Amino acid sequence: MAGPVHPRKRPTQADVARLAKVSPAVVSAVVNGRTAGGVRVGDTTAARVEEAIQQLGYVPNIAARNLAGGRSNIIGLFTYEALFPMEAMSFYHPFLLGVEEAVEDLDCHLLLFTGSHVDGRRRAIYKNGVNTLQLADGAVIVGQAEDRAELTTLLREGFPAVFIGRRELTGIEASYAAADYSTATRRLVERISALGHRRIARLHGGSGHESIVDRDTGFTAARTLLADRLDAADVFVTPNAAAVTELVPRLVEQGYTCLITDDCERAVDACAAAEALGRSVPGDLSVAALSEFSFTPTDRDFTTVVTPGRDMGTAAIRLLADILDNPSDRSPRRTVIECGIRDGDTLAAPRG
Amino acid sequence: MAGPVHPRKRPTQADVARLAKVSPAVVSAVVNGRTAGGVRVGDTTAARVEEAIQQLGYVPNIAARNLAGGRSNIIGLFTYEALFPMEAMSFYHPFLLGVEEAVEDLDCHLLLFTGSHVDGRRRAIYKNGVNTLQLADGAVIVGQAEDRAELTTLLREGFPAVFIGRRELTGIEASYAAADYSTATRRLVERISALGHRRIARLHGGSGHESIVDRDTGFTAARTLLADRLDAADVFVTPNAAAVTELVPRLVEQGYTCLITDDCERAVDACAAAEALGRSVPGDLSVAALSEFSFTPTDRDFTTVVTPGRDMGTAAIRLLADILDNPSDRSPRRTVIECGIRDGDTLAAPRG
DNA sequence: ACCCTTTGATAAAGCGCATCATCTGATGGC
DNA sequence: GCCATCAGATGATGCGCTTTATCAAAGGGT
Repeated sequence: MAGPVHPRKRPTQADVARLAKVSPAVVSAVVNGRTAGGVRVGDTTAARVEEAIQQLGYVPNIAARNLAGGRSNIIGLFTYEALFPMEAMSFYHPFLLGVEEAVEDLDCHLLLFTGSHVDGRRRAIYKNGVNTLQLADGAVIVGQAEDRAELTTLLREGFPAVFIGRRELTGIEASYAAADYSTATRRLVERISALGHRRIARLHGGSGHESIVDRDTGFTAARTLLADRLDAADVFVTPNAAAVTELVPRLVEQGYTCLITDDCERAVDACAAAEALGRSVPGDLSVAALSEFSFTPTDRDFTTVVTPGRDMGTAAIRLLADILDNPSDRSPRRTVIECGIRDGDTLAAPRG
Repeated sequence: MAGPVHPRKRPTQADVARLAKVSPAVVSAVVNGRTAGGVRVGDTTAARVEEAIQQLGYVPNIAARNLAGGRSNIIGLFTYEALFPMEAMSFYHPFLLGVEEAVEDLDCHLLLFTGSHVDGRRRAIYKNGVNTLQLADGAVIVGQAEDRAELTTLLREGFPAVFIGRRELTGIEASYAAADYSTATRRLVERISALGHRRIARLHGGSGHESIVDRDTGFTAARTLLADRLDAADVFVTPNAAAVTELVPRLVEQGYTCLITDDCERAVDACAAAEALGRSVPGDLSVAALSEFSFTPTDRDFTTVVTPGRDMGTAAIRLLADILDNPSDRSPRRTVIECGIRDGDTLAAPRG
């Protein structure tokens, strides 16, 4: 019953063919669903081949299969940073959840590109000018820190890649599964306005990333739409905690009743600054964040925009699958997914 | 400056060779650091080749390289359950952290085997009797729910695999990176004894898993070592919350002052049962757990044995790397790693 | 001058697979 | 009963690379 112990070498198609007394082409056809490659196989022969495969424990060699032009059923996931450190996980986890799910549905495996360092500790797609992602049929790319030039090259090459999050690269149209931060931001501002706030300040981290630009768009749209119900809806650039700490007192003095930050980190800073002035949140000042993300655990339950991470993950894989199934269609695949808004306890009607 | 968009076909080594007027072997040598593969290349020729590579934007094809070379530099990670659901993450995360780190050091990639379902939703290594893990050079296997028969077959086959956690399979010696639960358990009991406890009860979940057997060993060792300082150190089987709830009152009545559970889940149950009797933890009764793991977040800060998950992960990968580098050595590789003990607030000296 | 070593380079043999062009019988239409 | 058809199978070819065996030419010692 026990097969050979420690086979020196993995069995090949040829071995199977020999055992089943058929040609290698037949084995190939059986493995890839019969009739593949224009070769037909009868039921009895197929059974005999399956049997031989069973007996030898044959498994197709990915490299060979790839080389010969077939697919490997491996989908890659690339991130410029390590995936599993605690701080990273809090960001990546929802995406991973969705990706794993979708990849599982496709009956594919997931390849994490961990060993793609170029010299220092930084990951890179191209190593010695070699596109390491080629190991997979295609790849999903997620994360914030990134090398745009490299990504542009990747797409130029025609490599099947889908981003999680919107990306605009110069000279080439990228495929992505993105969150609709624009609409979410607008809705959040509308909600704030509906509560009675007339002076709103947006504390902008200063990033030019697409996900932030989308929020900018939404904020601007809201300001236009609500022009007659708002006395002020201004944007202030606060790249760090210090900037927030310094700015908040002035805003309070100028009568702003609600602050909107990019993320919970800055929201925490804003609350701290407010409380340092003896103002309570949300009693005297409301605070909301345009992202639920936070590197460090926060004690407050902020009202935030919620990124549909899991859905973005599954959507990205689906887009990638579509690209792989229809390689002749070179057009970019895009999905934009609605965001939620989580009602925390940092948003209330303004005093008086 | 912009390269060709969507090149129909990527340039090959042969193309470069033609342009540089050298043989393909020389190109290969230049790409892999000269003198690779026993082929030497002069400085001027090398320069000419580099130039041609640049000009064509040549990038080696990994599939072909792997096919020719043998190893794929892909290390597999297999789990019988999905990796990223919230509950699973709390268990897998530390291991993943270590694995990613070590794989990164090896300059390998990590392949997550997700699409290996046999019929229902359950994952399996063998699909149609075929070992799907062979896509990778070797694999690390982690998790609790498992198919021992399948694992035995896997090792019999000689597939390079390392377990995270001790495994004893019939008829074959497995490689693993394990935690030293035995010593940790003994130390925990010693600490409890040192606090003055003389009647200790171990609430045993009834599992026969190696990790639990190791704890059994440690508990027994402690009982022997501390025979004269202990009036009782007994084991009670409590497979579920109900069993705990029912048992605890009797134990309290019989004068046990410290309960040791397998995990935090049961520890929570024990606390609840004690408090239902009007006893406080740790005032009237001490509680400790032999694993920090808990599916659900606990409010108490239990004193527990801490599994060195990250270290086990890196150790497992190192062992695997050793197997891959020395395939002729068929002996099992094993690493046993010391556990920590986390001091929570559920353990105190017994009253009076 | 001779042989031996070293340097620089080449041609060719696979690696394991998918696929294309053929080939062989059996079937079927009429 | 004969040719067209097609299911079923084969062999060869090539994907792009690494590596081995081989070889030409250039020193270098005696």
